[in-house]
Amino acid sequence: PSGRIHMGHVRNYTMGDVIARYRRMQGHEVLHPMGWDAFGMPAENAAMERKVHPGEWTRANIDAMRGQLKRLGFALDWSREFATCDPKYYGQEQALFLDLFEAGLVYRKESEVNWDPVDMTVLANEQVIDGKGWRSGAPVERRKLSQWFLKITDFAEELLDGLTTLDDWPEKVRLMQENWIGKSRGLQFRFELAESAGAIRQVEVFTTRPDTIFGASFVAVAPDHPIAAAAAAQDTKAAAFIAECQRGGTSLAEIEAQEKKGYRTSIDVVHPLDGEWRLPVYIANFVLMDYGTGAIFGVPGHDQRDFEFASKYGLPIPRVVAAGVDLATKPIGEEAEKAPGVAVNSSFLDGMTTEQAAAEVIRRAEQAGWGKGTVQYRLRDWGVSRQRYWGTPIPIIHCAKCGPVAVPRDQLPVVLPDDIDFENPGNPLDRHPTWKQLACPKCGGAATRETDTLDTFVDSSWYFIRFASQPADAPFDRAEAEAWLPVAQYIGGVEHAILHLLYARFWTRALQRLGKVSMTEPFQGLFTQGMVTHETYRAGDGSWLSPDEVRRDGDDWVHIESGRPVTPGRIEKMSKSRRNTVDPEPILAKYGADAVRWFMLSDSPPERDLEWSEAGIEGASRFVQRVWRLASSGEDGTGQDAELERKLHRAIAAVGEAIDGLQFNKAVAQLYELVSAIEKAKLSASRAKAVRTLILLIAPMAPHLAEECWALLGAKAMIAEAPWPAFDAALLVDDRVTLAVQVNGKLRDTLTAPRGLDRAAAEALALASDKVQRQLGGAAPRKVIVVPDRLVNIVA
RNA sequence: GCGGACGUGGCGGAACGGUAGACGCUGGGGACUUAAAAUCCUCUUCCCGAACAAGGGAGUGCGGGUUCAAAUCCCGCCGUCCGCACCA
Repeated sequence: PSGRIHMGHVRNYTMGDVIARYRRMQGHEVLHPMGWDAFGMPAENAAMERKVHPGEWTRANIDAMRGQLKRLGFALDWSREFATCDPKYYGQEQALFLDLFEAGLVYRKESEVNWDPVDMTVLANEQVIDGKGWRSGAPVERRKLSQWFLKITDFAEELLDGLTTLDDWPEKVRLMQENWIGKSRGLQFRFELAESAGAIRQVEVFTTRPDTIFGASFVAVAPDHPIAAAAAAQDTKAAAFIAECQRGGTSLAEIEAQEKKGYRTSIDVVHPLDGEWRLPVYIANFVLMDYGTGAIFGVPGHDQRDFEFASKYGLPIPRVVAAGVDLATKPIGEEAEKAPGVAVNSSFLDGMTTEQAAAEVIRRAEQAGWGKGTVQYRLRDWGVSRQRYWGTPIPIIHCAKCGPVAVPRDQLPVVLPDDIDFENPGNPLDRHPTWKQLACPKCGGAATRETDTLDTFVDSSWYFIRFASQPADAPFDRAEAEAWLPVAQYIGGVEHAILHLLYARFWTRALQRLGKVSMTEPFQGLFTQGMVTHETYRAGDGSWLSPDEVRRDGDDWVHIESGRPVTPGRIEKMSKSRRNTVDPEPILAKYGADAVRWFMLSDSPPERDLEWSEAGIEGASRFVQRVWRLASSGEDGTGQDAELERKLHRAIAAVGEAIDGLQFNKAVAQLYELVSAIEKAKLSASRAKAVRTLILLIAPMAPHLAEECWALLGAKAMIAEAPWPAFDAALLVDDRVTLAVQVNGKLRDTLTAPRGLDRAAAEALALASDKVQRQLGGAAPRKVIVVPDRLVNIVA
């Protein structure tokens, strides 16, 4: 709850509202809820800037936004509204967290974070700008903190498999999740150290290319690998290298930008397939401790990163894969050759394909016991600790004697203290004089509360269950929740494709594993809507100008106030930084909710971006007026208008089909056509019926207009309660059809013919056309293709 | 680098392999009006046809292919956008 809705909200919720209202008219039971993802940093930042309590700020925003949503006429079940910052919600979340904790799905681990030494807080990667804290400007440090993790990796395979069941999800999102989980198969194996380093005798590595094992020319370990520590213990230069690697932020972009560097330790390892063969061990800044085993063996000939490393440090670059055995002696050129081929220079593997060789190496490794075929995932466990005040307190107590202890259930919720200050840097919970002090529930000794709060993604990982069922004394009632769930249709931006949607899927599966729910997937249908965009404008000095500060002057744009020229820029997502936002509030005041809703649904397909335009909203407003004029004219008539009735029934069918497929822009186009047809039709009973039906058809999209017209037309009940109109399939077809007549596939004529004309008759009719005869020039056609009631193609 | 999507008039976009450009916006012309706004009618892919019309040609990023018929299917390019990225 930022305080004001933006056009993206309007578009998102308008789509959902159309579906909710449409399904309801069709007789479905519909649950269409709304609530507030209310914890998080914006509230804390506001608290620091404006000296208000985050809760106060949040509740005021919620009130303002609720009012705006109501003005838009969304058919929401406000009786189920809640905010995640309410202890009634986060207390139940704490209960679920403890369920996971007790099931062994939560653990504590040292982990590196971006630490702002001035604000004394952890920064998200996005808050580290050029290696400096976004608020303090201080150089960011990497710091190890003990943090809570959820074992999402336990579910990696399930989460991957489950994607195949999500038929009503965009392919793109499933792919993104698949890549994020990042499954790869390979060989995990050990190198024996030539001489043990401290207590360490082996180094474990993982590879997806076991077939290249004879191409190894070095082994590299992460700077935080135990071997690196062992080397550093006896070698100050190694220690210095490790320290250098650990300076700077942890953000991926920063790591990416770093030069690949290595340090040659005094350690060597023995090749598992040749006891005489020694490989040097490096500490390398590009090896990641938390992927695979934190150590690799380098094959420079067939991996580009290894190639660069080997080139830099003068290591051999042997060829062990070639397009053919006869190319075995050809040296590796300017870059590594990644493509599969045939194993060469590889002892017993020579001549095998990449695939065969890999299988053979795994077989031998398993047989001899120095390695085994394994699967690795890119997915990491989910770190949920945040050193922040405005979040769900993690319901754990730290006792020197008993370790981390769950808060007893009867002491939930662990409520955030209100008397906090943001005057000083750091986490106010941690600084609070009394909040964290308490007795250990196990031993009664002095203990302290966990002062970290949960990532707000935890709050959004189960809210849909709480919408379906919200008892006072439990997170949810299973039967009640399952009556509604899984969510039939979820609508959101593609920015949630990975994190939120993956976390919610994980949370649901975790609850299922604990026997709390039977569903495996939370969201059956997913739709990712496009953004609302607007042109951007810049003044001569490069500063951004908002749309209401500029005006069009012929082909140019000028700054209204100064009259100076303005450069229009790209059409981009509405954002405060580009100043190209359009506030829905004044638009609503000027045009009304229905025009805004109508515009949101018109023109652009919902999955694509929608460019906000004054002309567009004007057009939508005109449509609202047109419908109103039709309904309020008081015109009535007698007699049938068969043609209008056919059009009407076709429109009913087409609008329904379009909404079913979430193709709102097509539904809108159909309704425009219907309105035009009604306007042009002479007065008749059919026309009066068509107006009534039109109102029903627009009701999900323009509910205020529809209700008003409905009442005007004499209805006693609300149109929201009326049934969706049915269509007569017999009226969908005309008894006369237009036949396209082609010669050699090119359109030459169109003919009107009775429906159901047989092939011979259609052919004869087509051949009788002057235009066809002119094209044929007297020659007989070689072939004639007839598609009944559609077209005749004459091949000359 | 890897993965994906998209490319159609002045613009947003329609089009079960079968009449490309529905519908909307913009723009032109006209009606109504003293005038304007609103509204209504009408035209609006490009080129040739001096103008009207008949008529003809080209055309869905580019180049090929399959087919009686391709915006749509296949192959190869080009461009734009998005996601991921030292993942071993």
